[in-house]
Amino acid sequence: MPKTPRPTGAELAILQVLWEHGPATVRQVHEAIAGKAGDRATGYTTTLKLMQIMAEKGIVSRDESSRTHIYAARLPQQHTQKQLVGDLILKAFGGSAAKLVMHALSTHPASKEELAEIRRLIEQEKRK
Amino acid sequence: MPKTPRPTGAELAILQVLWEHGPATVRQVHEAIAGKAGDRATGYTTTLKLMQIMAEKGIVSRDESSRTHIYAARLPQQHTQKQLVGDLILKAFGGSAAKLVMHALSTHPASKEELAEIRRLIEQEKRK
DNA sequence: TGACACATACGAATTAGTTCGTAGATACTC
DNA sequence: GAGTATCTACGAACTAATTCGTATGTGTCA
Repeated sequence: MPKTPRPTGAELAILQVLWEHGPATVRQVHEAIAGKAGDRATGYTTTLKLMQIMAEKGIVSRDESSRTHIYAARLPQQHTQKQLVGDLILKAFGGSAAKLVMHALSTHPASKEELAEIRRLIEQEKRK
Repeated sequence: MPKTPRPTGAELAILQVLWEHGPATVRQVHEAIAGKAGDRATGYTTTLKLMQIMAEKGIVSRDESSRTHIYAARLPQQHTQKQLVGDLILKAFGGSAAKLVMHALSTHPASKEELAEIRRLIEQEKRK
């Protein structure tokens, strides 16, 4: 029961671009996605439609002052990530964050700096 | 592009029961899900249909030797979890496992033992 | 001005996931 | 044996997400 809307897969791809690049046009987003798409690319109007729907839902805002509209993410990245992680922990890990963490670390390498930061977080948690 | 099928939300709920309890009947699974369902419960035939579909897809196996069929998970839990985590890291964290880990740990408490285990894993990773 | 590029809008097809009703078979009970 | 409970099978409705075609308007430029 999402209080805040869960972005769908395609929406998330768009949000990622907006989070990273900041406000952007449909074309910019479309190119960015097409660029890194492992899957086959989709048409321009698909991206457009998606972003229109997201604007309706309030997931993104839209500046219509110039002919080419400019979209910006309205869902804070951190908050959304937190939700998605929480959902996954619940739905696939029976509530155990630790299991998820281990899977994550053992399959996706992290830099030394990141590891150090995680360690710091752990020490802090442990102290509770 | 899932080499191995990604279970959907409802399928995951069923798999969780099978992973935890081992092979079970539709009724057992249905009760288990209804028991913990935060959302409203669904009908028995819904669970049945879902499990039939999962059998078709090969996600679960089905023993039909007695009248009430017995289903068992065919997707290994670990493997599925790994996939889902990987997907999420890619789709929502731009590939950074570390960020996901931090979100997970900061919102879902882990026991001291688990934290220790994670720390051990980190030390091991660091050594690479 | 005419041709072309590029923008939005919008209807609609397609696909996937979920839900349930109903029917028919089998077992259980009095 | 009649009635009731429980099972599977299956069709179909409903919803949500995704995709795209087409219409239409606006700017550009030779």
